Amino acid sequence: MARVAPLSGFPEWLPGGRVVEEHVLDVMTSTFQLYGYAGLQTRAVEPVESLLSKGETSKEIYLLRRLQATDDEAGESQLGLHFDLTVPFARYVAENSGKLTFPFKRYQVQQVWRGERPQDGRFREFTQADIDVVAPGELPAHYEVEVPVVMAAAFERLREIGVPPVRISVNNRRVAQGFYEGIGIADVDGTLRVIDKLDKIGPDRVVTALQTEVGATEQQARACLELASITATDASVADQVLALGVRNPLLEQGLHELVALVEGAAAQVPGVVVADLAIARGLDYYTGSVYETTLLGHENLGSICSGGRYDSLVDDGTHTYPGVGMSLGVSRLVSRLLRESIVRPTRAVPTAVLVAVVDEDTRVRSDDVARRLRARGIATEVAPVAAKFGKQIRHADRRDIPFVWFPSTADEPGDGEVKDIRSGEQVAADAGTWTPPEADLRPQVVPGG
RNA sequence: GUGGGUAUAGCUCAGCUGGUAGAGCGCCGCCUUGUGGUGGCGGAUGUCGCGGGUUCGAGUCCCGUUACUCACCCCA
Repeated sequence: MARVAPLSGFPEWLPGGRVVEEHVLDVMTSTFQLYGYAGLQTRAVEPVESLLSKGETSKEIYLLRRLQATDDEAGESQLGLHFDLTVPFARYVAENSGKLTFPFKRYQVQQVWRGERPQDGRFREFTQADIDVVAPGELPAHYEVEVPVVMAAAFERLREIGVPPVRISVNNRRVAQGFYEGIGIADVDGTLRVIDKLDKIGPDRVVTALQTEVGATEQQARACLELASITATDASVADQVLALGVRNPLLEQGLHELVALVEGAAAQVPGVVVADLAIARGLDYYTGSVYETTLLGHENLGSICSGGRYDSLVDDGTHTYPGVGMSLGVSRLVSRLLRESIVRPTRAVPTAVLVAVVDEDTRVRSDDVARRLRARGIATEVAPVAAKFGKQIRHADRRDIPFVWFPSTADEPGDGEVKDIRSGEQVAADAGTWTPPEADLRPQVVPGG
């Protein structure tokens, strides 16, 4: 018996897991559409130069190579699988800028690949659900509010199936950069990298690391720490920062944007968006707002939905296009939902009705009942073998199929009887009119337990 | 890429200081001759991850290897 091992980092769900994933995807895409985002897909590959162009990407890229490749192809540009949906989108916008209308809002749900070491909730192949808004020249600031609001709205809908609430932590690159410059620290990126570890290594080691790795004085290090410890859900975030006594034009612009963000979000989705000046992840390539999302009670999962603003997301040669976006790690979220049974599907198969077969000679009667149910949108399958009815019922029970239909025999009138195998209730029914309750029509996703 | 842990039935795991493999769940059959779930009785299943070594004898000890997994790095 050959043993097939799973490939680490390449998740594959069982049918019931896929029901959950499909539900999440449906909630996300329908929410995106409600806010006017257009659906888009891009190819799986980009030239490696293109993947490497945005920022000094340290992402592990999977390269694409033909098995029969010859040496003459060595000069051709190497293709790599995309590691997010933002870079391909930027390339797509540059390529189609003449045919698109702006501001352009799009959602994109696709697999992405990263050659990193897999772990719980971290994969090498996973699905992202991404939204972005881009515009040439200037991007109105309110889109920096809209993007996290859209995501928050989608998460709100997921609460119905038992997904815990989320917190979207936000910060602004200009605040950190302006502050650091204001106190005389030159290595902004290095400082951010250290600050990002605050919750992991603690304040003391952060102060030490800032001195050894960034060359900050102890006083500068302590100031950075004070900045990073600020959180707020309203305009008081600006007061707290200014109370530290640092003044810098970039800092003030960033604070202005940050206040607009938390106040704007609070008005639309109260209690979700929190300014947290310790959020540093991603700040090295974003230029304005940054977002990070944690599932409450599952902080160890890391951020399930992140993003931010780029000033020059796209450059088509004549214009630069600032953009802002966020990406949900669908696989990360779904893996946690399944692993901890936070949600469960009511069944793993679409089937609402199993039509029993009396014997193989009369299977056509069962097929006929099934056909008439399907014609009215009721997912129906016919029993695989004409086993004893007890076995056929068990077949349905094992699959959580709620109804079994017993067809009438040739000398009986009508279509037979349909039994709700949960209650045992069985009634005569007409395949042309009988309909299961709405909740039984298709698999549902419900809180687990 | 760096460091730790684990690897036994379909699943979860037990197997003490070496003596030729077990439980629970699940699965199959019967009790139940055409309507399941509970109950009773019975049954099948493993190259003990792979390779080598020590030994009369290795699931058990040693070495190697692969896979999985956790942490770091980084991130959805």
